Amino acid sequence: MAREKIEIKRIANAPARQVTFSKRRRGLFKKAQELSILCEADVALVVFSSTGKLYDYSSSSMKMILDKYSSHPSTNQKDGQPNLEPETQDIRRINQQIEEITQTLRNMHGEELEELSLNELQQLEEQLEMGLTHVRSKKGENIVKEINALQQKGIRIIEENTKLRRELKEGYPRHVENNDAEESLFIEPLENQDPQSSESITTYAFNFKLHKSPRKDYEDSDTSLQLGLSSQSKF
Amino acid sequence: MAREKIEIKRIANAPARQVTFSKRRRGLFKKAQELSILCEADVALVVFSSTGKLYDYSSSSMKMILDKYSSHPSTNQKDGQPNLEPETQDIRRINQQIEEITQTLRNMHGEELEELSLNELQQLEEQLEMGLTHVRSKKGENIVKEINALQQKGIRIIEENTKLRRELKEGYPRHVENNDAEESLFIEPLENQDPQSSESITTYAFNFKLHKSPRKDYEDSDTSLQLGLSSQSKF
DNA sequence: AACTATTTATAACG
DNA sequence: TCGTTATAAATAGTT
Repeated sequence: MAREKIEIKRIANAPARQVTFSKRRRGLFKKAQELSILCEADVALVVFSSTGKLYDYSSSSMKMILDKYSSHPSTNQKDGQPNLEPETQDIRRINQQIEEITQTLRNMHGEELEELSLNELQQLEEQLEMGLTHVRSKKGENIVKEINALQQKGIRIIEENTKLRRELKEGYPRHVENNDAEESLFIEPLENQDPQSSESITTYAFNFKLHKSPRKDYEDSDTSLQLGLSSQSKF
Repeated sequence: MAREKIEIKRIANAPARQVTFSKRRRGLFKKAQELSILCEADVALVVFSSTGKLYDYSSSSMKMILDKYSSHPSTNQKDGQPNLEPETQDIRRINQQIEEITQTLRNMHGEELEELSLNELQQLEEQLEMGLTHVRSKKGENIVKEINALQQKGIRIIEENTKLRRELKEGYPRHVENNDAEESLFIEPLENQDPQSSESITTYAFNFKLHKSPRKDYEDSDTSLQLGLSSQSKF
């Protein structure tokens, strides 16, 4: 009801969805209150946002209304059904939801596409492209972060090495030689990498290794340099 | 909101109050449903008319939402609620499943990627790429099929036109001239189009038009040639 | 969060 | 209750 008519279906864009949720939620609660006042109705309204946040309104006491609801004759049974417990209906509906959503997921994995029309395939393709763009963008950001973190770590351990070497030299001046460890851990700065063009980063990032000089590590160092990228997949 | 602005207070006139109740109730339920669909919110709405009649709506299952409501931290009942029936547990677990799968779906749409690790993003990207490859492949197949079907249709109507023209000529030989309709509906054969490289087909396929010669159609032909591509989206 | 062009909801009436 | 219509309200897109 505004600049443009919209179709009533899930709003794909998350921030836009959040904005619409706020606006329409306010509208809905206002209407609920008006109905209860104008017509002396008892109204209970419960809304959970997709993030799980709870919003509720009741014209009198929520508990009172909900008790009245659950003890209302028509909620107790659909008269004709002897064996269908109230939960059976719920479970059936929920199963259907799972079925639908699973089907969508399969389609996005490129499976079971036979049922889809050409237009549906076209829309699916566009969704996948958009998702891919976002994922690559986010991956690019994270790669930059991860590399920067590794750089910091490298710098810290070099400083520590230098310090240890100095202490060692002071303690046992005869046994210590000069060496060239400093340059081996430096990495090119990557601060302003463009996340959109991160596809080319991929291979680089996952083959990424620090080329340490083959000198023996100081095993008792209290700074442990973890190579490779952190966190395991949940998929 | 209408012919005249009204004050939000109990409508004194009983029949008028009943009418308003009906109208506004419908509006409220519609808005509740729209909110749930547009914003993926869980909505439960219970209304008792002043005469005690019950009206209710819930976006999923009323029991589910009300359970979720009464177990929500902010509704804080003192007692630890030992009333968790076994089926409530089931429903809760299923809800969690739906939540997880929905989250995956959102991620595939490129939303809410903040939580994902670099490895997860990488896997997501690969899944999307694979899905996209399959979808494009299937789309390519379908486009070829659709075009072939259109070709057949075109050939059929040309044959019919030829036949009609011949009949017309025999019936009214003086009014019929030669014309060149035959070549106007032919399309290049596309049988062996490579589905993998179908991206480039997209634009072509959706701009696809038969370039009919601007001659007046025979309106009473019993073969109707439908131009454009069939099927509406369900998305 | 404010603005505004539109769409929707609806109060009064038939 | 149902349909119509003039007007109030809600709101989608934009800044």
